[in-house]
Amino acid sequence: MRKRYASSVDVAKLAGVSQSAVSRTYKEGGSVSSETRNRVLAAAAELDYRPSVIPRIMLTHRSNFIALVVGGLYNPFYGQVLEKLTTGLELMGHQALLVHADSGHMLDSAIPRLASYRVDAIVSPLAILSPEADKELSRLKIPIVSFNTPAHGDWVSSVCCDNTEAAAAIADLLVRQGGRRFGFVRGPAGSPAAEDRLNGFRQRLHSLGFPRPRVVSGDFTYEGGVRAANKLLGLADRPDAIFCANDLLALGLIDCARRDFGLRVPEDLLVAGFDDIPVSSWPSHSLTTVVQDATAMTQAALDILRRALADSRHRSESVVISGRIIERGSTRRYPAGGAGNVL
Amino acid sequence: MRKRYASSVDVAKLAGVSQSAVSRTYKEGGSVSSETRNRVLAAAAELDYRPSVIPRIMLTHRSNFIALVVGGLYNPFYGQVLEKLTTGLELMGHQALLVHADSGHMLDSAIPRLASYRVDAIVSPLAILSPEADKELSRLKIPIVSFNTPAHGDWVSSVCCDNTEAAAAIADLLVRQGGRRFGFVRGPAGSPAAEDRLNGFRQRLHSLGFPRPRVVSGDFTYEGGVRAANKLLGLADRPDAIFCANDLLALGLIDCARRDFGLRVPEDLLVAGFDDIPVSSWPSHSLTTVVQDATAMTQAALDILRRALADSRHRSESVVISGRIIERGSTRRYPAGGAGNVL
DNA sequence: TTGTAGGCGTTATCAA
DNA sequence: TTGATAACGCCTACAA
Repeated sequence: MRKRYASSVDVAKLAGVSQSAVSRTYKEGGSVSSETRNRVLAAAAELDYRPSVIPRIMLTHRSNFIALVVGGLYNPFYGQVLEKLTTGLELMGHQALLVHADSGHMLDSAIPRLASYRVDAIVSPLAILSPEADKELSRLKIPIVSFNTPAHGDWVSSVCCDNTEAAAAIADLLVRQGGRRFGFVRGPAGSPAAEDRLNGFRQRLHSLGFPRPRVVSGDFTYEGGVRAANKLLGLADRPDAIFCANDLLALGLIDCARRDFGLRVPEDLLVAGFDDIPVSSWPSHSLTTVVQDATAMTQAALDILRRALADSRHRSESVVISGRIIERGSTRRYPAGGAGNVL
Repeated sequence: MRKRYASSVDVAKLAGVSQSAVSRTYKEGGSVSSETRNRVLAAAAELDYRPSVIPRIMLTHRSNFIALVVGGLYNPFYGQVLEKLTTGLELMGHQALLVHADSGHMLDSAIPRLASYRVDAIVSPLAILSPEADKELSRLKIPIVSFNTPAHGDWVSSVCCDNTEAAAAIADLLVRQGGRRFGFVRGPAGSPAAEDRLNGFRQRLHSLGFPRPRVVSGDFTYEGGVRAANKLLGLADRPDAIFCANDLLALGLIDCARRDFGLRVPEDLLVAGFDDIPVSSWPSHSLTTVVQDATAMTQAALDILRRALADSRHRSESVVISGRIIERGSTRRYPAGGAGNVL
């Protein structure tokens, strides 16, 4: 075993004062003579003393721990969100506990642990929380903020991109650029965000008088996009415009279309994604996509948290952040202002 | 304020037993009659009780918290490492505290916080820890494991890729493929890993009789690669083979070379990187690179941690994991087995 | 301004 | 098998 962290008693002993004198020295506006204060600080420096927050957790029933439940960090979008959340929490005086769970099963095993650390709240920047997992988490009776999963019950708040609306706008764009046979690549089962994107896409196409898009299953990975391409592009009446539930899928699909089917994007195939991860803007893919404003979404999550922790009567809330379409080469079939708008 | 988490006293009261009976119920092999146990469990279920680990931290002077100091999660390599570390720690019975710090300054402000949470150890999967930051951290007198930063003092252990050796092998490869005028794109200042890569590269070229490579500054980002390309490729005697301190740099450099200089890779320019992030394997870039075995590196870090926490006399250790070169299109100027080997 | 005393939720020890 | 009690490190009265 290691040497222990120094305690306030150790410092008091060395400084020749009482333990409460040490405590007061570290308390904002505590009444200590500068004489005492100096002796305490000198002793503290010698022992490398830092007050522990652990006893305060017991006294106040507030840990200031916020659990961040993550999984699928292979998606750069979530890396970015995780980083912003962590710094935001630090500024609010909270400490992030990182918990990994990319399946409901792993989450089950994590819940007792979260409870045993007395976390104040849970934030899940992942759009994969199942209703079952939400329900399990709700048993802790602490605020939960979920990304892209509809709010559900008193404890689960949500921050969503306006998935349906953005997907409809993508449908408009693909039609405007000459798409006629549509395809959609799903997200993982149980991702409400991905399903909303499908619904918005499908409905808008329907109201524009187009047949239903051909839908294939996927996950949220590059490899899933490759598999989807192999399914969709070998068809006799293959789609000429495909919307993917996220960028990684779209990038995989583009690469497969080019390499294995000899298709040109956008000339032979229009492709759009969702997230706007960094690679999407690179010239190699130049992917049209929906920007999920990570800054706005994390800020919204932090604001909800602040309110929920300040007020015990707080009820769950739903915040919707609108997405913004970035039109890039993967759907720019006609030169700017060209035939695309005429049709 | 929220309703408090239920305590063992609450459960005891409801079950009509003593608090110690509750405690024993949750202790492996605690002596409780099944009668008592059942009543305790029933009461606990009703109150959603979970034993708190907080008091135990005070009693044992062990928090089981491990701080993960991260920054630059824009690099997918670290997302992957972070995920592996978190799950590994969970399996070892530890809980990850996530701390953000992409500069030494931010780290300074984080250190008191780490101490106040009584973390058992610190792992930094980032290769950017400065010697100063290391020193500050060492004042906590707890084990520190750093990635790609040489071990330094009694408390800081390190897990390194064999940067020098791998860089030398890259030099060999570039020479074999016909490179004659060499360039290197640096990492951020204060990254020992990046400097080692430069040194290995430079030394091998020297011993092969080539002139010194032209070195330009960079960071670890795609945009840095673009800037580096603009500096290197406009030169009269521009390099025909460039090694970049990481993959993101190399990818940015390739894109800029193609788009802004009309160069073909590998015909006009050989490029290699370091990390093997997912994009590097995509056909759009097909980047030759050094695989840092993330699994082996995180496992090594966890093993060091295990030893350090088990034995107070543990001294810092350095583990070197060899990198593996993956040869891809960006350096494959000649068909397999072709002229490249002949020179 | 100072020090003493009680309490937070748990585990370990000891007596019953 | 049980329950009472001390201890962990800190904060907050309260008394000196």
